[in-house]
Amino acid sequence: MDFDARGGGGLRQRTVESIGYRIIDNTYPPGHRFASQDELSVELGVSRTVVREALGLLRDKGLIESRPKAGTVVSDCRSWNLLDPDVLRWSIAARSAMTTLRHVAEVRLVIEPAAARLAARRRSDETVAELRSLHLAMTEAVNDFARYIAADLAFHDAVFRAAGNPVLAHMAETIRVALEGSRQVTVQVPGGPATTLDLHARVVDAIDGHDDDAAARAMTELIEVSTDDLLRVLQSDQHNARPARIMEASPLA
Amino acid sequence: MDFDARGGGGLRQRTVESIGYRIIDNTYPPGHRFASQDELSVELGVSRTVVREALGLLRDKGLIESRPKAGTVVSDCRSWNLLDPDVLRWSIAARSAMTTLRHVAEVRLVIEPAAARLAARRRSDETVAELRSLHLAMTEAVNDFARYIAADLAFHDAVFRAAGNPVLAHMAETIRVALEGSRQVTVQVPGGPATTLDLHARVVDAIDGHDDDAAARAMTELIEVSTDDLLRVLQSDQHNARPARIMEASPLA
DNA sequence: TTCGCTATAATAATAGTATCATATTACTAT
DNA sequence: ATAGTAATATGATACTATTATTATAGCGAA
Repeated sequence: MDFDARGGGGLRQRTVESIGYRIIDNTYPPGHRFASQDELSVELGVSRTVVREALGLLRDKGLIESRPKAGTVVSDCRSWNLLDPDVLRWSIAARSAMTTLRHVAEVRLVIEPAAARLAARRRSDETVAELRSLHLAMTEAVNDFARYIAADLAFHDAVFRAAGNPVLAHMAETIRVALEGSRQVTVQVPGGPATTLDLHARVVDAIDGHDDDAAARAMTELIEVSTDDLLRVLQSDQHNARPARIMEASPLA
Repeated sequence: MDFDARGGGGLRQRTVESIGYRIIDNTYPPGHRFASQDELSVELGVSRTVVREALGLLRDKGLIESRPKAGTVVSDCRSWNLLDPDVLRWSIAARSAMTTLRHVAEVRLVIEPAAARLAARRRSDETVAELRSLHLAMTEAVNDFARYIAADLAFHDAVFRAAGNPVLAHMAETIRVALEGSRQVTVQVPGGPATTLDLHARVVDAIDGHDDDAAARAMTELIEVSTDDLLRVLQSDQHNARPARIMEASPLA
């Protein structure tokens, strides 16, 4: 409900989307030199100002570099800002969802148990109450996939906030973006919800009881289980090869 | 060598810097409504084009929202993109370096040992050779603070790359930005280098020997030691209260 | 008559376009 | 090597289109 709005979502945004995706896509590989802003503007059918601003955004994301006379070239992928929400989203859409999700899962397995551990150490009545109510919401939404997913994301987000570290919390935000990019797959997990519900409960109980080791263990199990489910679905559906098409063929005439 | 160039570093960049910093600074608190782009342009003494592009960048960083007629307002800090390099740098400069660094240290203590563990599991001759040469570089630069810091950063970066997970590697990038923001303090650590050198060696040896637990343990110790040093220096120097001034009083007349 | 609601018009700001001037820099010829 | 030149980004200015808020007029019911 945020990026399918793109299409009427501002000309500049659409231009950024169009060019940025094609860079991650490797349609424009590192080293590729774009036509001049003037030529690009007629090519894309938008004003030069829009091109200028779009390129400015892309440069800020580390995807391109531009100097007078030399023009605008695609940067080496080492300088791409992979934590930028747009870049991350494009990466997931362009590459095989499988490998990206495996990487994300690996990172989750590192930082989410740590967040649970910190949350248990810094336990407060408010956060425990919030977690319990979110768990209740998940229980009630067990038959409504969309609502269940939303409640699930909210739960994990709450754990991160409970950890009381803003830097960590924003890494959570990054992970949320990554997972949202694959939610169309996630919802298909067969008996997922029922099995993970009590694992969530164990996390809350451990946090409530100040038991940081137990909280970390429960969260580890939770992520292992849901990751297994997710990868199994991906494997069986052979979704691996097809990069999800997140935009119409050519958003700009 | 990248952001002290700001000053002649492009008018747009300076404008972004000026406004963005003041938002993080709370000079323009969330909800604050800016003057119109026209007024801003005369106020800052730059063209409307520059203002437009600067606001575009800031919106992409989640700092502001702008709609026709409604004008441009500062977003709630929950939607700020804290992982954006600029935003992160401003945060460190604006708030007490102490608390931000404590948060960063907490995160490092979570993900760096995990990275070392993965690197040990996925050990390859090339990465071990690279780590050894970087450790040698640190040893040789032990008397040249600047070079030592650079080699140190390169070492940690190499560990992340050796972990073979691009998402994790870019979280490292974020941490690098955070640490660079405080390097003017870091270099003052008294006997730092000598004490941490052999800890670095232990990390390399553990990775070389495929011992993931040992690698994680060594990295944990390493970060604990350097964090302690850092915080001790901060405390003794009473640097806490002064937010580092990273730009001249008013970069735009 | 007065209160309150709705629809419409006025308004003010961003979004987008077009064009011109300037500064920077890579290439080239000397 | 060095200076000149052409290509290109960068900055400035004026103008048009779109859109969202706000005010106002009109109308209906108490």
